[in-house]
Amino acid sequence: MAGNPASLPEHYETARSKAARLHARLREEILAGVLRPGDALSENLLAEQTAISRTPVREVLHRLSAEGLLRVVPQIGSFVAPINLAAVTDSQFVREALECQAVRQAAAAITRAQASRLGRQIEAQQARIAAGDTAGFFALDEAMHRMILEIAGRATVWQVIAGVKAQLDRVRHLSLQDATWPAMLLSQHQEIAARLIARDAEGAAAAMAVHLRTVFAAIARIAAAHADFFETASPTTQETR
Amino acid sequence: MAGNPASLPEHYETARSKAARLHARLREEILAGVLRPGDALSENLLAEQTAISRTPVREVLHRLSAEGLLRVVPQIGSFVAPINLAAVTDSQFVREALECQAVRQAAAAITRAQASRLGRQIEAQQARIAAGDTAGFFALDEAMHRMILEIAGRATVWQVIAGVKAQLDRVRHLSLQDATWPAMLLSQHQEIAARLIARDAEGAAAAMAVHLRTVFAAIARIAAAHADFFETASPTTQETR
DNA sequence: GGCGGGATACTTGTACACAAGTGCCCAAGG
DNA sequence: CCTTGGGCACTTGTGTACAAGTATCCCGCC
Repeated sequence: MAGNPASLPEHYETARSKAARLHARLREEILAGVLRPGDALSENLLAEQTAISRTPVREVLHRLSAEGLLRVVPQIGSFVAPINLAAVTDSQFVREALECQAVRQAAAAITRAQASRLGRQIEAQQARIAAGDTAGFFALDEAMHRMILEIAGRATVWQVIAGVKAQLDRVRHLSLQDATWPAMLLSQHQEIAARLIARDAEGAAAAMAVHLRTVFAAIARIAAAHADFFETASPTTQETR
Repeated sequence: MAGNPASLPEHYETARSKAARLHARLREEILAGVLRPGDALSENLLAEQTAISRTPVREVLHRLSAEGLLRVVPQIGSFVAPINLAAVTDSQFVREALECQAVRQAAAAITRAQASRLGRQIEAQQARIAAGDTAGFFALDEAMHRMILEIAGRATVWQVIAGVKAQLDRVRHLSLQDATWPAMLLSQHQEIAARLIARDAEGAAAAMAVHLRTVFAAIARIAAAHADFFETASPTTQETR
């Protein structure tokens, strides 16, 4: 389906999907730190590289700008946004408030079928850790948090969380070295799931808070170690206009 | 060359600011119900009316689309988005979770100066109601909620709330008839402020929950009365514009 | 050698022409 | 009268040329 050998008369794959791929790629690279804060992106250059015209490229860059990952300065250029520590802290606040409340409602609403699905989800996480598949574990991590929202009947709220989560993920990607980290997260996930299945709303919320704050503490630690990645809103003569 | 025979200096800044004004106007009209769900907007027509070209107009429409107020259908047209009741409910959830948590933190952090500012804010609301200035009251309403976030040290979280609030405001604007409504909201605001100033975190959170749920109950009532404004999840349609 | 000013090579912003696709409308034929 | 097919007018999407602005670098001047 996707892999047309390029010689077919049907027009190429709709320039629009190319733009979507470009957006996904840039977002990924910014989150992963391949593109570092301050790096410049040129509309012309990207258009040339992707073989699409400036117009769709512009829309991609503006969208990234709206997501807080890019700064478009009118007649100067487009630059990967610095990581704003205040934005990271506020993202953490939003995530915690939303997910704790969601897990409370989930505890009240969870069905037997959902409980067993959640159990299997935890087992899958365990398997990924055993296999040393860190990336796979983090994918399941995100899936579990989404599942809790779904159980609470608030699936679409994930869009809001995803929006603020980008800032958190940028920091998280700065360090994936610690091999014991996923195991600790898993044990916290198990605690959340156990409280949830026991329909212990406040216990589940407390466990979620502990979980998210653990993640945030790590972020703060990372921030200190990678100060150059962060925006200094500090008193020094930083003329950010 | 052939494009602009008279390169008049009249160009000014108008291009960009005109687009900003267009965005504000359309947003306002959609929220206020002047533009009703399903109404079509044409890029060409808007460009002609505003005397700017399609490119900035396009960006405005896409931005409105990202805000969930417009639907751009590729080769068909752009239409004012229907009010999705699920989206409204989820917006309510987000607001309640964020503002209740914020008011908890605010209760722990409020200073004497902030407490007196809050008291004056309440008095201002009272004055607007006494003057029969409903619009002014709602402006102060929003300002008070923002002030609580500020006291909690989470001022930038307002951006998230503002994003979801649009859906709620669309419904709220459907009915402003009930003259006793602002007075009830004021009394709830007074309760929140009292608990806040007393540093009663849980009491403040509970009062905030009561407040927001009162608003939401009204929204549900309005929804039933204006079913034609809402999106019907049913497959059959509609049309007849 | 130090300094200042202007050409220049970029950047994003804007305008416009054209491409691709959809739905309506009307006319022709059964 | 009903059905059906094609023309047409309209939509948004895309490509491209040009406008406006900024930073840099080099050359002339002091």
